[in-house]
Amino acid sequence: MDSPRWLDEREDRAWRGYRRMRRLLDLELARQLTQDSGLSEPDYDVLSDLSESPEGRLRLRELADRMLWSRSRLSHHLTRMQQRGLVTREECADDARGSVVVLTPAGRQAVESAAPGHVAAVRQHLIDRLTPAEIDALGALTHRVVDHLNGRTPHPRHDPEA
Amino acid sequence: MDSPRWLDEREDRAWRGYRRMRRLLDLELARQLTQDSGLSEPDYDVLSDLSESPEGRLRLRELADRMLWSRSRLSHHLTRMQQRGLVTREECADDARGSVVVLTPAGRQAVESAAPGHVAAVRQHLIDRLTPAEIDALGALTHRVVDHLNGRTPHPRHDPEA
DNA sequence: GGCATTTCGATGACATGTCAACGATCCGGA
DNA sequence: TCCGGATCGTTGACATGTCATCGAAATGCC
Repeated sequence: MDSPRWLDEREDRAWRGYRRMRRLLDLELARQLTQDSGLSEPDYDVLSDLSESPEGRLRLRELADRMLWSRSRLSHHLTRMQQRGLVTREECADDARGSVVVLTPAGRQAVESAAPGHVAAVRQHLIDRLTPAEIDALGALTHRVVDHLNGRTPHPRHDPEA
Repeated sequence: MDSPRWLDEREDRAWRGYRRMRRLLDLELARQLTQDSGLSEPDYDVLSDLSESPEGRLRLRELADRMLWSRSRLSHHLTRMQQRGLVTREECADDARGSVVVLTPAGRQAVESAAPGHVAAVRQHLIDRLTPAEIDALGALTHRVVDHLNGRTPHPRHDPEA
């Protein structure tokens, strides 16, 4: 950290824009989601990941890794979602420690009815504001950054075991 | 929401990449910050905004608006930061309801010593992974989305008054 | 097989963020 | 001037996220 290379004008513009977009987009998407479906963004993400996997079932560990959540966070969150009837837990056949998270019919119903509005909002506020070239650029750039970060932080969780 | 236009392959790639980058970058930047300076990202943002304003002072309201935080959140957070000696509150001269948030010397010291490492991390994990063209594209695209969202959500806070 | 180590998921204590109030003050119009 | 409504910041209750720890079970090594 000898001579700290600050951000030049263009870099700063990109960095500030990114952070502001992030925040505004979050607020708006969360607002739309809860208003139209009663789900929070974390709820939606959990249900969405589950619904994309065969039979709507996933090991807790697997789900946590995909979402980049700590197991602790996911466990707490599932407890709450379970109380609302969106998911259930089952014992894992091949690993007696494990538990399998299962999407309930109500849970599937909830994502499926929330999805169109959510996608529409993503479109309206992000995708449709971008040119095709920008969409490709965003895809390329984010994946490159993700690859870079994945390399250096094997499992960016908070559990000491990682 | 008649026929929900799903995201095509390229749009989906951009959207997923964005969300994943967001999460990984957050984890890494937060990790670096707290490890090297004992500040959380929210702490850093508060201090950073304060340090950029004249005399390190801002009306609470003004600071909340700039950060896109609710006043409630900011008030709670300031209470905690105040206990750590990073900021203080002063009464506002021209508005007896108001309070002015003031950066303490310790607070300024904290940001200033945290800043080089933080900027270096932003560089290492984001900026330096991007081509100059991508930096400009990111700046352009984010600001366009921000303008769009600003238009439709005057003050995206949670206070009913907005 | 026996034993240390690692992994899995849950839990409780605590930090942080949200939401709905509230009292105080300011503002604008009759 | 006086009054109704808006704004300011705080507060308490509650929702959510983090962190350290735990018991149980799996894994690897001898």
